[in-house]
Amino acid sequence: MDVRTICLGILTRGDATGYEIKKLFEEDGYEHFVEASFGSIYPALNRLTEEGYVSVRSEAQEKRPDRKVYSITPAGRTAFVASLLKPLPEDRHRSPFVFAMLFADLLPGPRVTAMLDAYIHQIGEKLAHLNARVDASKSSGERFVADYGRTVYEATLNFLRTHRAEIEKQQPAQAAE
Amino acid sequence: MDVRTICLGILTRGDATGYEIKKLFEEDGYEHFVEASFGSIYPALNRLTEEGYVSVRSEAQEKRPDRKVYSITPAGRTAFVASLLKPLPEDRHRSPFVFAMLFADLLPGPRVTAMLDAYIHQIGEKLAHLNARVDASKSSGERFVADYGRTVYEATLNFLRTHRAEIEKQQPAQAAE
DNA sequence: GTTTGCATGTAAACGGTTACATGATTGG
DNA sequence: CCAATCATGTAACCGTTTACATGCAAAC
Repeated sequence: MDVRTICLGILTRGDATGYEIKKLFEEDGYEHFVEASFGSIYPALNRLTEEGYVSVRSEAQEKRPDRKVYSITPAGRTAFVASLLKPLPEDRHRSPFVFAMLFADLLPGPRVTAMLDAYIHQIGEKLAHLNARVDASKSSGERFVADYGRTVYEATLNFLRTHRAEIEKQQPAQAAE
Repeated sequence: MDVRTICLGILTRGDATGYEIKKLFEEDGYEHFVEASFGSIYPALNRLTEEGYVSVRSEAQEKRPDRKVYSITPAGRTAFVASLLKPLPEDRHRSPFVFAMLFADLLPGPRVTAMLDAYIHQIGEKLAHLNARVDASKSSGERFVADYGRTVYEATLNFLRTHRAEIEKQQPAQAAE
């Protein structure tokens, strides 16, 4: 899902500035499945404006750059829905952690333990973040996705906690053949 | 995790050609967490060779390009382990499907149903693929990762099957406000 | 007779990130 | 006093994908 489509999607829920769109990514539970940086959001919004999928109004501010508030246009709404109706790209899950676990036997035991601890902690944080904002979900889709995230994170944590010994009990090994 | 590191990792398990590395990605359960195309693998192997992390021997073949069989060198092994010892990049999960579900209320009901069916089928396939090769896992890490994948896929399927009604019971809606 | 598998590689295009530039205000 | 928040934007860089080029053999 490219940044343009993501911006359009967020704007179907209400007007926002580029800055706010970025915040919504990080705070509103979107960050588990999509991400984007300012370097891609601002150009995307400019292009969407040129194409007529969004409109802008500038709100002058003192001592700060003008806020540029974007609204999705009817054409934008149509284009957004159309992009969801055509075949979706496949999921991409890239997990350096899981990749590393594949080679646990080449790593020192304590390092594997530390990696597991760190990863479990990290997932725990994400789960806590999701639980912290149960209330805020408005549409049925948002609630569904939040519950989905919770379920997956919980299953992950549970697996890691109950199975970690299987790769930890290796004695510290050097990268030997 | 970049393609170079992934190639190095695969080569710790035995010699392989670029072509075979690609196959291993797809067949050996790696594809759930990492991916790469020929267009990135071949240049990566050339660069690794220049840097001394892998060595090549050419096996002449009639009527086909020579097989270039790559082996990891001691320096490559050291570099690979070192790359796993430094802080790992965070996971990236990008799921166009989940993103689309966030906007289920903007889509026609039957379409949401079709998307759920397709996704459930797709995850089911991945799970089946993983189950089909339980035996082949050699290291404890490989077994651990395969079990991890199974657990997560099963939890996902279970959630989708038991909660799909929550976004399906919407009546067919137009993209209206 | 067409598709799939084997086998390597290049070039252009793409999408995105990172770092930089600018700068006031508020909270710790 | 420093960090974070607000606010937009550009440019260089990066890794990767896609499409192309080549071509035989075996399976369907």
